[in-house]
Amino acid sequence: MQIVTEQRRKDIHNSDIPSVCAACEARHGGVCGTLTSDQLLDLSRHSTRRRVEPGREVVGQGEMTDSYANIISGVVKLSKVLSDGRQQIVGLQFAPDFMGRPFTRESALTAEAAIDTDICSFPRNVIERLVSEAPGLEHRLHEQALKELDEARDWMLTLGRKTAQEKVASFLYIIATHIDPENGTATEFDLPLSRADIADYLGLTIETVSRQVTKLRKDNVIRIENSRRVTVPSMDRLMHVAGID
Amino acid sequence: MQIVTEQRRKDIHNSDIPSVCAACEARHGGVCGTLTSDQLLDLSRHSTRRRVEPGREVVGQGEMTDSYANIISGVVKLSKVLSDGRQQIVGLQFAPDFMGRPFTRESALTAEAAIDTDICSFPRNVIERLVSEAPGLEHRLHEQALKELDEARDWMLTLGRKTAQEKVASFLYIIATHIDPENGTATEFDLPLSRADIADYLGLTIETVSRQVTKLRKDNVIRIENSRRVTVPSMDRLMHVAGID
DNA sequence: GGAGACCTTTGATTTTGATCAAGTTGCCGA
DNA sequence: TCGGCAACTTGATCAAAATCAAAGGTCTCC
Repeated sequence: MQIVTEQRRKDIHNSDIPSVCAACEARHGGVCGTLTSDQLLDLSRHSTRRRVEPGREVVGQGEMTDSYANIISGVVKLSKVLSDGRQQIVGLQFAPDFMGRPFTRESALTAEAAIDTDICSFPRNVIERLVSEAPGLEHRLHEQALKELDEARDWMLTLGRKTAQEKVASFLYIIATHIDPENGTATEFDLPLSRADIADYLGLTIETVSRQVTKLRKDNVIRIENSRRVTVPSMDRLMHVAGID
Repeated sequence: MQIVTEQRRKDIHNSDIPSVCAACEARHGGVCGTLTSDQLLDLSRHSTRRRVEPGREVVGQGEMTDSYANIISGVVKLSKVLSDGRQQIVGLQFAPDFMGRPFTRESALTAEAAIDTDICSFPRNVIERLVSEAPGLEHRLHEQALKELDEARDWMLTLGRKTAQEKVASFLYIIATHIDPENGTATEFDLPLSRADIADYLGLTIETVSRQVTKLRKDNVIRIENSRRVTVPSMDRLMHVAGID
């Protein structure tokens, strides 16, 4: 997290296109980029920032409708469950994504932090007021929705048509490309999900995930220490195993 | 398809909130609902209507960026393929949905008609001009994107966590609820997809789909004649088999 | 009405991943 | 440093769905 001095914050508010949210004190691509200085100030008066611990629910089923949030750091899992407990993670949100369900009062999603996560959240009505004032904001939200739609459809191909091996490799590739977007694709990183979470994301069991990770390690596609830290010697190789052209 | 007389069309253009597209001569919830009379007229001057036969591509990979379209009648499959040919249908669009990839120049999707389908399409630049003029239009497109996102995530749960039996039942339920939205859930309908298409939608093989359909028939969950026509005696029963609460 | 193509169903067998069941490892607090 | 616990790994077995193979149906076009 980057520290923003008082002077810096003033500079930001004086610039034409502020890209730093005064409330979060963080530069991010969330919702703030399209607002004017005055609107940003308005927003920051209503926003609250907090840290969410792993496994803690950010917003529950049907409840996400209450607030919108920028993810400042960390990873959030979006998941759905069947009545008998079977669970599927339907999306991962990384900083600096925006989270929320604009214009939808109902959502069968649960959002919980996968690792320690800082979020900056706003009440729904404030966002909706800003949307009606600033046409650029709806455009921004719309683009985020389309991005998530693309990602969801890509993942459907993975869930429906890839083998366990390809699924695990695809997962590692997703993490490598999203865990630190500022610095491009990472070749060494900590997995933000447990084996159980990975299984729920891939539509597999814990045991199968573990076996496939072991196989990738034995085939020298990845290196591993302490089960969370992963190194990818050749991203091309990983992509090939993942079935990505 | 409903015939619109000259008088009727005038009435439509004189009403405050026209809901019938003059170009398509059809009442639908596509893109037209939020436009003023003048804008509708503008749009209709640039739109072309055509019939697409089953298997015919509506817009190819990376090409959907060229045009937007309302589906007047029929069903369109959106699919993705892996380099070795494995295919996954990532979405179905029913009339009166809107199709297109607003603000995205690239899309790895293929859209093709599943059955005879009438579409009314517009060039991208006309839509973009209208979006900048009519703020309500972007809101409409945004909502459509969110609806598709919800559907995609629901389907991810089906792909990742349901059994073959539940998948097939879920598919039948989707068709029953979408094939004729004007009249609510249908209890008797023609499947718009071949067994091969259903398999690609469910992440299964043709043979597994066929066996599960047979099983549903033997269990009296559905009745079938000529392999396309399906009757559902009890929608509750079907939903239960599909794992929908 | 019949030949051929294509779609669908059914059957036998194989394979992948799930399930059941121990072990390891690593981490945290006493 | 030592338990104790949770997360992870590994092995043996099982089951669901894939694959391989062969018939039926249905439709179109002669």
